[in-house]
Amino acid sequence: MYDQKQIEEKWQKIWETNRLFQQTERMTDQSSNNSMKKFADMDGKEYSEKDNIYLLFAFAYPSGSGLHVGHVESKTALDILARFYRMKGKNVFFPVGWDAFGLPAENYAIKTGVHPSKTTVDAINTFRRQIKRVGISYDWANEIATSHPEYYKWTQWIFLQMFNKGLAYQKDGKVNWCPSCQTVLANEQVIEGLCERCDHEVEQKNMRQWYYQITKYQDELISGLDEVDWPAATKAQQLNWIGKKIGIDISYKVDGLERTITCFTTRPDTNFGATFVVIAPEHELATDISQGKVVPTENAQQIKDSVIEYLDQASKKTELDRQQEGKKKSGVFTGFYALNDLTGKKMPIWISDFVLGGFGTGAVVGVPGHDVRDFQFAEYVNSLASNNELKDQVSIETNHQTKNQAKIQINSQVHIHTDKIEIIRVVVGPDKDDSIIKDVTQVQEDQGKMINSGFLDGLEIHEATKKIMDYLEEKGIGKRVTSYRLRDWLISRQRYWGTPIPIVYDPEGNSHPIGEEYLPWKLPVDVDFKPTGESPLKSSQEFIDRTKNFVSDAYSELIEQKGWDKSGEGWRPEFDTMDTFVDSSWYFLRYVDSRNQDAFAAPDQLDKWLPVDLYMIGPEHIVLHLLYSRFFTKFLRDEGCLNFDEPFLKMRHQGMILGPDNKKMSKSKGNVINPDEIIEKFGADTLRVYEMFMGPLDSDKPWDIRAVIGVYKFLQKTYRLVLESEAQVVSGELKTVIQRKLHQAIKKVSEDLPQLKFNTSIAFLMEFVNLWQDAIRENKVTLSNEDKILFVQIIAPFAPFLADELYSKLTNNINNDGQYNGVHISHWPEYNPDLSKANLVNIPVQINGKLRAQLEVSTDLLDEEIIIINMALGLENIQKYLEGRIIKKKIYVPGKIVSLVV
RNA sequence: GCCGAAGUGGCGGAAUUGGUAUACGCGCACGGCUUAGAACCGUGUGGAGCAAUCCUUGGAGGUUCAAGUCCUCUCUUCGGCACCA
Repeated sequence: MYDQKQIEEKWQKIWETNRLFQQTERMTDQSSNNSMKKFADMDGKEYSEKDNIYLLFAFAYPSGSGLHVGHVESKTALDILARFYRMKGKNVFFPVGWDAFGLPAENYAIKTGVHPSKTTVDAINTFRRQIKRVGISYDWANEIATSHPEYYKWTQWIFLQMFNKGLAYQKDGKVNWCPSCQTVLANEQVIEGLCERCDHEVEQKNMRQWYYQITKYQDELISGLDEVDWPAATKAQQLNWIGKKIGIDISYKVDGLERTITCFTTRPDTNFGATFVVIAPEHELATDISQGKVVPTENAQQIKDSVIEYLDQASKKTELDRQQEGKKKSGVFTGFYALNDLTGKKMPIWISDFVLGGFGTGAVVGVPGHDVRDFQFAEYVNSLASNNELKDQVSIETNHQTKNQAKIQINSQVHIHTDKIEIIRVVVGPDKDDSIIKDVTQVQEDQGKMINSGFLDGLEIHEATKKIMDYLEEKGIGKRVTSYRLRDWLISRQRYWGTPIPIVYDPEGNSHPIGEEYLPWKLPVDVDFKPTGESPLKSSQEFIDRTKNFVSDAYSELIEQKGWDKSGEGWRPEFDTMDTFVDSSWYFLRYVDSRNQDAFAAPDQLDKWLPVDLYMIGPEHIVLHLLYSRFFTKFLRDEGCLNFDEPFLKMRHQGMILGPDNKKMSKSKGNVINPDEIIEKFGADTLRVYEMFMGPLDSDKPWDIRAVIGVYKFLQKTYRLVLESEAQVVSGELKTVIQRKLHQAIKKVSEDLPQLKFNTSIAFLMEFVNLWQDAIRENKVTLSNEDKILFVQIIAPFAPFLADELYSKLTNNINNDGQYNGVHISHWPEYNPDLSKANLVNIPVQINGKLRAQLEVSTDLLDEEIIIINMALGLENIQKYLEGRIIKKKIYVPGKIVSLVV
């Protein structure tokens, strides 16, 4: 009887005591480098197959809730590959580790007082136990955790290298600030204006922060994507995030001032239709007006007042306010005009927050006829202008309620001398509409031909773009530029549970690095977790004392020179810690040499395993992780530490496992499937095989408990057929039928696994078992022991516990001596092409594309076109259809089909 | 709005990459074993029709001897980005 519980406990123990999958440990003395075997495929094209395979599973945060069925899916998929490749004789590196720093443990500490290090260790222990139970063959000898000083020592080391090269730097900047979590948030952590974790409204705050200069690599981060085999969507997201745009900076003279205003545009072709300029509230001109540094000739005081008020309102706006306003436009007139050289027109300069300070030049030229936003802004201005005709003062009420309190109203804007904005059509689109643009639906952006545009008239817009760029550059008023959406990476966090930034500040506030020899710069333990708006690290006395000791040693010369207190008084450590994305941007490098004390990893180990051959990671929230990991890789390559450009050669995503109700699993919906319960009832092998059988790895699929039972029955049947059937061993014709199916199964599984087609592999294994069962029932015959072993070997990656049990019984190799000699270190079987080939095949016969008959042919005849066609013509059913008709065409595709046209 | 992925039985899905559509599993129906039950065994199961046969891969066209697969248009669903000039 199949007693999965007993079997699984037994083999888990045996694998563990034999340290079976700790490949790197076993291989240290014979470390070959990343050697390639050369093969030639059928076209004679050479390809290489690596001997060393690095399978990487997404770094996971050890959350308190433990393993869920989604983890099991992706871990099992990689585990199957790991076991398969090991049996194929490859060296497989399949490590595991923990992205252990992060907010949840700290938030929990704030709530309960339990130290994050304790919470983290507990959670890791739970995960470890569960993972082992599922039979994931991780290399536990190289387990890492980012919160371990021997790990973050190197996170800090990388920071210092960045610092030395000027790629880690400080600057002031507006940051997303969550008042509830008391921390700066990355843009990605702001969801619809609210904090990702606590749903509190996010504010903008000006702070001095540490940045990594990822923008240095922006072009290579684009071009590198050509080298990797990743899902199209994931590549597209990378490109989207970097947001490279080619355009032109056009400088317009400001009437009456000795300065120009530069606007970035990708559509200079429409510049004959430009009738205004809009600058961001952060723009220099806006600041200068508000400070009285430049003064318009008319209505100076009113304009200054209204600009000050507008800038004030804009700076107070939260992300949420912007969301709620939607795309409604607002703005103030500066009193200044820019001169359009093409048309000679005076273009009023406005300030509006729909223009972003951080993109392009922070100023745009408004072409209301051919840009929807510009059109909307023109409508807004023109409505003001109409009101102005009635009275000088208008009041705009932006009546929006925010979650907590703020009811911001813009009441008293002064608009003096507001001209109407002219809307000029310069493009006629495919709809041939050349009328005056009065409605937003007429705003044609994409395609068409130029009109009202002087020397551009008649040109198609893309030609016009090129021509005008040339023209503007020639005249010296334009310069082709490339603009990026990507910003430098803000890495500091006002948080406790993260990697300390290895920096101290002298009494004058200048920053100084903590030298490599002083690393790890440890995270203090004696901190107060109560959120105060300041980093919890400030509450550590040990941290302050340590800093003094450090500087009086490391910076004694400087202290001497400046005449500062020798005890280090007046110095302070950097209290911010690093974004956890920093920790996870290089973990795959540490894995390969995880206990190295002298380097983040030794060159020969890096060379042996990297880059990663297959990265399995969910499709969600990975844009930045991938961008940052690629950035680190390129930086460390430039530092001479790595000799490759892209860290992850191939990447695949697992889909989401949905609840039985076809909805995303969540506690509140009560549709969460707990893997422990499934293992308890049916065993880990059933859980594994079921999850692999559900469907393609990368698609979302709902849980179906009845199908789990189906898989359980399949494994049960397998056990019975291998060990308990009393049938005779076959010979003769029947033997060849079963054997053929067996060898077809070997072929099928061997071909499907590298493509990650686990579901079809399992389906074929089921077909085989069904056929085998029929043979036993109907003819009382079964497979030989040798053939049974072959079958057990090919199910071993899927159901490793069951397979080891069956294998040990079949080989009589119960390891009493403690030495493991089981199926997982046996050699993957080769299929025998002669045995897998049928001697008779069915060739379908079509007439006019419709299936009319089947022709049974001996395999030997498959290449004999004339014989086969004649045989087909001779079939009774075919004769019937051909009666009285002339055959126009006869087609035979060898081994596939006969097609007749009448 | 932009980018990306995907639409096949009652359900999850398969289809050698242009060659027998619906493999495998679930469910369902009927029969068997059993005092009974089903996580047991057997048979059947895309739709219409007594049948021959006809229809069927979101929809409409097209290419081809042959289309789930290729091309054009279109609809729907899901995911990401979004006032980025």
